[in-house]
Amino acid sequence: MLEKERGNAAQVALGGAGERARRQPLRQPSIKDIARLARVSHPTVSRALQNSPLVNPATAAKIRKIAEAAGYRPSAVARGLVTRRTRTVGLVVTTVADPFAGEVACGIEQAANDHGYAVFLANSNADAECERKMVQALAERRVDGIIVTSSRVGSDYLPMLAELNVPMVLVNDQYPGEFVHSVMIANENGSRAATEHLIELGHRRIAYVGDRSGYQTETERLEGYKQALAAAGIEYAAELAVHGDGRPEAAVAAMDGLLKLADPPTAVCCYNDMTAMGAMRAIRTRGLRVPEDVSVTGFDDLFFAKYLEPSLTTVRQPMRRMGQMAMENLLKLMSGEDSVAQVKVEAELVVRGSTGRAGANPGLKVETGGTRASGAGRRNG
Amino acid sequence: MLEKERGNAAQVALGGAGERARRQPLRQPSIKDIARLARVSHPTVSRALQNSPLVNPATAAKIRKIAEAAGYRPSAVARGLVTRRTRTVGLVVTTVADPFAGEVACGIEQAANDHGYAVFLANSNADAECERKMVQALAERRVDGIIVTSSRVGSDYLPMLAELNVPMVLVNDQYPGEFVHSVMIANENGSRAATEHLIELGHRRIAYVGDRSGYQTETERLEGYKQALAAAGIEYAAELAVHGDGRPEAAVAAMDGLLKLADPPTAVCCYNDMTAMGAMRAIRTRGLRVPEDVSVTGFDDLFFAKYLEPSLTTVRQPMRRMGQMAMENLLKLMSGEDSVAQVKVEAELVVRGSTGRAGANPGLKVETGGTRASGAGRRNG
DNA sequence: TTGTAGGCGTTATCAT
DNA sequence: ATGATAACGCCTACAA
Repeated sequence: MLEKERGNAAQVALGGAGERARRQPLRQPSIKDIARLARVSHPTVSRALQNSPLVNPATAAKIRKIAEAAGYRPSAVARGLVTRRTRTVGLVVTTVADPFAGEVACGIEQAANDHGYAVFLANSNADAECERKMVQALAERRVDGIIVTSSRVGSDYLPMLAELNVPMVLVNDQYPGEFVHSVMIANENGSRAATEHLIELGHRRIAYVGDRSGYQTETERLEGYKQALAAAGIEYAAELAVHGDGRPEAAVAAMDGLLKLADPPTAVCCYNDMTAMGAMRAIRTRGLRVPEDVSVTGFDDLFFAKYLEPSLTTVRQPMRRMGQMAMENLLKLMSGEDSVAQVKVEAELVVRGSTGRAGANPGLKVETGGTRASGAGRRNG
Repeated sequence: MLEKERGNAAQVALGGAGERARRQPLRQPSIKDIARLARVSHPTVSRALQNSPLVNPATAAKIRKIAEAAGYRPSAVARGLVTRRTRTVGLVVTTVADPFAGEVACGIEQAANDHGYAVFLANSNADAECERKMVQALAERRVDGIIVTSSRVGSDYLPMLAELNVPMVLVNDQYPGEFVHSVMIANENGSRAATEHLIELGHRRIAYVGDRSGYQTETERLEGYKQALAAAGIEYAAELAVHGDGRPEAAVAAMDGLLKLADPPTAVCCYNDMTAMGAMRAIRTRGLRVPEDVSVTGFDDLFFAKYLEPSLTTVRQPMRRMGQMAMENLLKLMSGEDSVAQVKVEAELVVRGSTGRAGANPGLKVETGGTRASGAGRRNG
C-alpha cells in the first residue's frame, strides 16, 4: 500500500504526528507519543495505562482511547530495564522434540502464561557444555528464573546457581541435592510397581532395559526393579539388566541381546516408553509375541503408549502437571518465598495389554493387546 | 556522580566494595561497575567487551579480566532497548506437546541459537483468540520476528502483520496467501503419492480419514487423494472420505465407521500419523489385520511411525529442516531482505509394513509388519 | 585511544 | 490529579 511512509501505521492513522521519517526499524509509539497526542505528561500516560487510581478517570479513559487508536503496545524490554524483572523464565531441555520434554514444556508454558510470564526455550541437545552456555545466555537475557528438565548435569547447577543468582527449579534432574528446588517423579516406587506387577503375573525371569548407567533417574528405576525382585525372593541376575540410551533404537539392540540368552526373560521392565517401544520391536522381529512370550512394561505413559499393539502397560508420570508444579514453585521462589524445596510426585502404574501371565502362551493368537486392561491402576485422567 | 555504592556480589567478591546490603533482587554488575574497577569510563568498557579495535589492547585485556572476575554479564534487555533489536523471536504453536510441533520447534530453536537469537515459546492451544493474544504479547516483548506453526487462523495474520509490523513466517499454516512468508509441505503431492502407492498395490476401495474439514492442509491432502483416484479411473465415493481431528482418538471412531460400511475399504489414506495410529487401533479392535485386511498410510513420519506394528507407511515431512528453513527465512526478513516468500517442501513417501497387496490375505499370519519395506521411496536420512 | 553527553521507553520519586 | 526529573544498563555520537 503506502511505500516510503515509514511513519508507522499508528501515527499515520492519527494524522501524521511523525515529524520526520525514521530510518530506524520503524519505531513503535511510546508513552511519550501518546502523551503528546493526549496533551499530558508521559508519567500520566503510564499511570493511566496501568489503571492507577491516581489518575482522573476521564483523562485515563481519553488516554486509553488514544493509545488504543495509536496501536500502542508497552515495551516489555523498557519496563524490564527499570523494574529489573523481565517476567521471563528460561526453560532448558535436551530437546523439545522429545515427547516427555514436550509435555513438561507444555505444562510450564501454560502456568507461565497464566501468570504473565513468557518462556524462553533452550535446547541443550544433551550436551553439557551447550547446556552451560544456554544457561549463561538466559542469564544475559535477565530471565527471572530457570527451569531445567531431564538434565544430565544437574549437579553442575549448584555453583551456577550461586554465581548467576537466578532462582532455578529442576525437573527429573540429576542429583538435585539439598540446595536446589526440584520436581521429581517417584522413580523407585514406579519401577517397583511395574516389576511387582510382572511378578504377580507369575514372571520370575524378569529383565531390565535401562538408560545409560550413572544417571540418577536410571539408578533409581533400576533400584526399584531390584527392590521388587528382592521382596519376591528372586535373585537379581546381572545378565538381565542391560543398558540402552532411553531411545528405541538402542533398546532394540539391548532387547535382542536379552533374547539371545540361553535362558531368556519372559518379561522386561523398561526404563521408559521409548525403550519399551524398541524392546517390543525386537521381540516381534524374533517372531515372539507380546505379551504371550514376553511381557513388557514402560515408564512415562506417553501419548502413543495406549496405541501400541499391544497397548503398553506403563508407569504414568503426570508430565504436564509436573511442568506446572515446577513453574508454580519457580513463581514462589521468584516472589521471594524460599520455602518450597524438593517435590516428589507419585507415579501410577497403568496396566494395559503388553503384560500377561507368565507361561500363558495360547498358541497362535492374532488379536494381541487391544483394550484388554486389568482394573488395577487405571489412569484417572 | 553516584554516591550510593550499590553493593553486589561482584564487588563483594572483589574485595568488599559494597558498603551496605541491598534488599533489591541483587543487582548484577554493570559496565559502570566494571569501569570503576578498571578506572576507565563505561564506554571504554563497552568497547572493550565488544572487541572494538578502538581500544588499547592492553586496557581491553585488563577490562575483560576484571569483567570476567566480577562475573559480568551484559544485559540483553538494556542492549535491546538502545539497539531496538532484541535478537529474540516468538514461536507460536498449538502445543509443543504435539510431536510435529516439537520437531519443528527443535529445528527453529537450533537455527535461532546458531545466530544468537532466543526463542519465546507460545502455546495457542488451537484457540484463535488465545493465539491472537499470544502474538500481541510477543509484540510487547519486542520480538524481532514471529514464526507460527500449524495455525488454523493463518489468514487472520495478514491484518496483524500490518498492524504489528513484525516479520512473520508461517509453517504449514492456513491460507498463507500472497503477502506472508511461509514454509509449506507439498500436501497434494504427498497425499497423492500415498494413494497411488495403495492403488499400485491393487486397492480400489480406498478410504480417506481426514482432519476437521475446512483447513487448507486438510483440503490439500484430500485433494491429492482425489487426484490419485481420478488418475486411476476410480470414482470418488463420499462415504469413504471421513473426518477426524488429527488425533488418534477421533480417528478410532472415524475408522470404525468406515469398517461398518456394507462395502468397507481395503485401504485407508490418513491425514497424518496420529490419525493412522488411531485407525490401526480401530482395525485391530475389529479383529482385522494390517495390512492383510486393511492397508494404512499416514503423513508426517513421526518418530513412532517405524515402531508401530506393523511399521507405518507414511509421507515424510522433514520437520526439523522445515523449522530451520522457516527460521532462516525469518532471519533474512529481519535483516531487511524482502525477497524470500513461499517455500514449498517436497514430501517423500516412506513405504513400510502397514501397506500390502489388496486381497493378499494369507490366512492367519502372526508376524505382521516388522521391517518388511519395499525399496520404493525409502527415506534417505 | 579515551571520556562526555545524550537517549532508548519505562517506572519511580518527588514535587506541585 | 498531574508534571518534572531521575534512574535502569547499554550504545553511539562527538569531543578531547
